[in-house]
Amino acid sequence: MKDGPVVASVAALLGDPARANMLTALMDGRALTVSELAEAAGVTLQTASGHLAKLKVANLLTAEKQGRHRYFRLSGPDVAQVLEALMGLAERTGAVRVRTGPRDEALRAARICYDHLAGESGVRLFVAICHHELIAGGDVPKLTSKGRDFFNNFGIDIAALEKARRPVCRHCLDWSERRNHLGGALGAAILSEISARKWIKRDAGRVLTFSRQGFKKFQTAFQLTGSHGKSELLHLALNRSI
Amino acid sequence: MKDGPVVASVAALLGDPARANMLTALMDGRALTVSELAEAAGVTLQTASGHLAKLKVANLLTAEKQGRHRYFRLSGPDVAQVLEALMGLAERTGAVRVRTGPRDEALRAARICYDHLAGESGVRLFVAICHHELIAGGDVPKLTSKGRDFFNNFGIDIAALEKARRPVCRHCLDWSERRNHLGGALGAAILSEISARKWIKRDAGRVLTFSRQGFKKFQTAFQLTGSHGKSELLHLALNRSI
DNA sequence: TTCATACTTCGATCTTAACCGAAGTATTGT
DNA sequence: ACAATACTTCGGTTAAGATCGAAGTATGAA
Repeated sequence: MKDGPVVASVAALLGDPARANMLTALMDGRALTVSELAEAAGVTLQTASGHLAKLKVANLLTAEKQGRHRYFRLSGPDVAQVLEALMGLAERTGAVRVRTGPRDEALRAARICYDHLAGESGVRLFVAICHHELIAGGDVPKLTSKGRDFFNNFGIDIAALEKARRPVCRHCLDWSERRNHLGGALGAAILSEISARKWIKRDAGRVLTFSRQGFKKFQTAFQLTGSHGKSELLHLALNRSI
Repeated sequence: MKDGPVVASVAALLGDPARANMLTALMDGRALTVSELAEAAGVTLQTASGHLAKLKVANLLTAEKQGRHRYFRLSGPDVAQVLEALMGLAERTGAVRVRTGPRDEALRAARICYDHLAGESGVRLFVAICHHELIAGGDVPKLTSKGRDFFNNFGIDIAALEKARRPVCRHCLDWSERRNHLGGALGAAILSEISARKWIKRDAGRVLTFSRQGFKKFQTAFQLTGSHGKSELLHLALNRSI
């Protein structure tokens, strides 16, 4: 029975309030700087730096340098899942929780995640895109030729995206839906395009709201199905979106 | 964003080596006394008593008195699942782990998880059960009428299970295989039945070993396929088992 | 009643690590 | 070159809590 200590070492990392705050701030899949995480955790820069170093050597976070910033993100969806599981357990066992104002509802429906669409709409968009084979599923999603045509036609310059360093397609674990939505350069371009068309606008904070007509056009353009049918679920599952 | 601290309070409880040892000792669903748990954790009785009190007020454990003993058990399968998830994370992120002695191999092949079968055999059992449509996949697995007949015939009183409060079927994420196996009352009943038939027996700790003939009978009874074929994988996917 | 077992509570010690100030490094901007 | 920003490292303080010895309570056995 030496797996006790193994559990303990990881759990202890999650067991500090400052680190837990940083990790939950990262749960939406964004990458954040040390300063932002220090802010989120309510500690000074030095303290945050120390915590992040620990999380890094424990492989719970990955870091990438960009200029004088250092961006941290969760090392994988499993980290987010463990955090969710802990939240669930905390809730069941009656650790206090304030929960679910109306603003929360809106956040759940559509919000900005880093720079792309997340929440229920984001997940449904991803499902539809997979379903119509605009991207090929798998570990690393990839644009199909059918998808390339579609998005070029939609007003997104795919060739330009592919020249940049940023990956065109990326999975991104959705915090509220617990499924993947689309990130990467394409995810960002889609949000940018539908914002330009005034289908959606940004509210206070991270909340996004569709206009009534905007949502209809969004549904039509990507042929969203009413709800999650069987084949969509299959695609989701195969795309490891749990 | 005040759910950070909530996560932290639970995680901190799991983050102490002594407590982690006690909890993992309880993972198979048994109830153990304070002395036994002190022994398992390698601490004195007083120390163990203090830890157990904390775990109790946090609702991670339940206690029942019996004479001059006090028995503790996990307050629910979700606690065990969080522990498994943490083990999985610890493994992926390379937390030291002396790794793969023969005992480890055995653990990977078949072990007890809370009170049902886990490890490779557990996953293969679940795959076969899904494949033969004994339970219907989806978010909450459900026994089919075909499955009801099958298990009644196998010697399990399904009607009795359904009268109890505990869910009959439950997914349970397998720590080593990272796929689902079957938990819930039915999972427990199956393990209990194949133990009674002496197909499998419990070794030290959580390791389970099939007898040579027992495994053959097990394979035949549930019609396990040799390895994970395509349609099994499909079923797995539909059951959201990654 | 008396003793033993199983456990809890109290009190003191001691280890760990979270925290921040101060100083140091690296990168960008002017 | 100089200043500003972003971050890391070092050192000392402090607070939390893990541990165990000793004493107290409850149950069972002789």
